[in-house]
Amino acid sequence: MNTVRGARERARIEVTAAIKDEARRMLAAEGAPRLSLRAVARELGMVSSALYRYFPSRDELLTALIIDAYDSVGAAAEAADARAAGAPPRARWIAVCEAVRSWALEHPHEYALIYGSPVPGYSAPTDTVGPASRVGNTFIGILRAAYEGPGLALPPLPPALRPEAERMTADFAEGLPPAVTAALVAAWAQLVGLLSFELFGQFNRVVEDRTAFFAHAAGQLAHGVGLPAV
Amino acid sequence: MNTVRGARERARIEVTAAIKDEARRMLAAEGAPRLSLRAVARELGMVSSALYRYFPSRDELLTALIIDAYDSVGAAAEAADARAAGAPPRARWIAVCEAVRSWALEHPHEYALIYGSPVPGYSAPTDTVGPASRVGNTFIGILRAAYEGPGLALPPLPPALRPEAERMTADFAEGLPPAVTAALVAAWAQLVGLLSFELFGQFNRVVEDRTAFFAHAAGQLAHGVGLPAV
DNA sequence: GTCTATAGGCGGATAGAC
DNA sequence: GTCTATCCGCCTATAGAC
Repeated sequence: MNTVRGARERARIEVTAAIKDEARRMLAAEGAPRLSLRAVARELGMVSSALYRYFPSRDELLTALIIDAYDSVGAAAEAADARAAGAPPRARWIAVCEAVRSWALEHPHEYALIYGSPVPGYSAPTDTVGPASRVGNTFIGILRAAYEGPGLALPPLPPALRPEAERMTADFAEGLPPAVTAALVAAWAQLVGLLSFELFGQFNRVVEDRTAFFAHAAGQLAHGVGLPAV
Repeated sequence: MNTVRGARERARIEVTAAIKDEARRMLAAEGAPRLSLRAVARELGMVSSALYRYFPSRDELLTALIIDAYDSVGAAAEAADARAAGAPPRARWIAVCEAVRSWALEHPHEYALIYGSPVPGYSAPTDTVGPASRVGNTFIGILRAAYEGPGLALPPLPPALRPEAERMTADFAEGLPPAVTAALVAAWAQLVGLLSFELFGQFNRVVEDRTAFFAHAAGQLAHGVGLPAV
C-alpha cells in the first residue's frame, strides 16, 4: 500500500517534470504569452484535459516555471559563491556575476521569463518573492562579509536618498551601511541591464568580445558597491 | 486627379496610423507574441484580409511598431538634449537619462517591445538599426562635446578591452577616446537595466522612491563615462 | 487520472467578386 | 481596397464515462 502510493507519487513527479520541460521548450519557441496547455499536452501525447490534474490553469504552470527559473539562477549564484569561499569579497562578487551570466547564456528563455517583459494579464503570486531574491541575497552576503572584515569602501549617498536607503537596509539587508544597500540594488539592476542587452540582441553590431566586456563591467560594478580593485 | 490621389494617400496614411494605434493597444493587452492582425481588424471594424493591403504580414506590422518606438524614444532623448543645449555635458547627460525614463514610464509596452524579451520567431530587419541608435548617438554627441571642451575624465580601460574599444570607436563613435566609448556602451546598457527593473516589477517591495533612486544612479553613470560631479 | 466530447471561441493567409 | 468564403489550424475550460 505504501509502495503503491510511493509509485504513484513518483509517477506524478515525473509527469510534472515532463510537463514543465515541454513547457520550457514552448516558451522558447512561442514566448510566454503564447504558452498553451494544449500544445504541451499534444507534444507529450496526452490529452489537454489530463494536464489540469497537474496544473489547474495556464497561469499556475507559468508560476511554476518562473519559480524554477529563479531557483535555478539563484542556485547557480550560490554555488559560484560557495566555490569562491575564502576568496576576497571582490573575487566572490565577480565570480557570482560571471555565474549569473553563464546561467543566462545557457538559459536565455528562462532569463527572458524572469528578467524580460512581463506577461500581459499575468500577475506573479507572492510565492515567487523568495526564489526571486536568492541572487540578491548572495550579493548581500558577500558585502556583509566585506563589511565585517576590513574591505568595504562607502559609496556616495546623497541626502535625498538616505531615508530610502535606510528603509531598504532595514527591509532586506540588515547590518549593511545604507549607502552600500542602495548601491547594491542599483548594481544588480545594472548587471541585468548588461545581460539583457547581450541576450536580447542590443549588442549586435556593437559589442563583439562580450566576455571581456562583461568582465570589465562586472569589475566596475564591484567598485560601485564598495569593492575597489586592489 | 491630383487632389483625388492626395485624398487617397491621406486616407491611406490615416488608416495606417489607426492600425498601428490599435496594434499598440493589443501589444499592451496581449504582448507582442500574440499580436494578431485579425484582432486589430476586428477592433477597427475591418475584415482581416483588408489589413493585408497595409501590412503584408504580421511581422511587417511588428517592424513598423518597433521602428516607431525607437524613433519615439530617440526623439524624446534628442529633444531633451536640445532643451539642455548650452548646459554643461553632465547636465545634458542627466537630462537625457531622465527623458528616457519619462518616455519609458509613459510608454511601458513600447519600451518592452524594444528593450524587453525578443519576440520568438521574429527577426528584426536592418531597417530598425538606424532608429535604434538614436539614443546612443545622443549620448555620443554629449560626450564628444565634453571631450572637445575641457571636461571629460578618462575612465579606466584594461588592456584586454582596448582592441574592442578601438573597434567600437571606429564603428560608431569616431573621435571619442576608446575608453569613453566602452564606458558609454556599458552605461547605456546599465541605464536600461535600471529602467527594466522599474518597469518590469523587480523594484516592487524593494525600491519605493524610484525617481530619487534613478536620479542618483544616472549621476553615477555620468561619473562612469567621464562626467564627474563638479 | 485519463479519456471523449463539447461549448464557444480564436488565429494567418489566400482566392476571387465587386 | 474592401468584401465573402475558404482552408486548416489553434485555444481554455468543463462535463461525465471509465
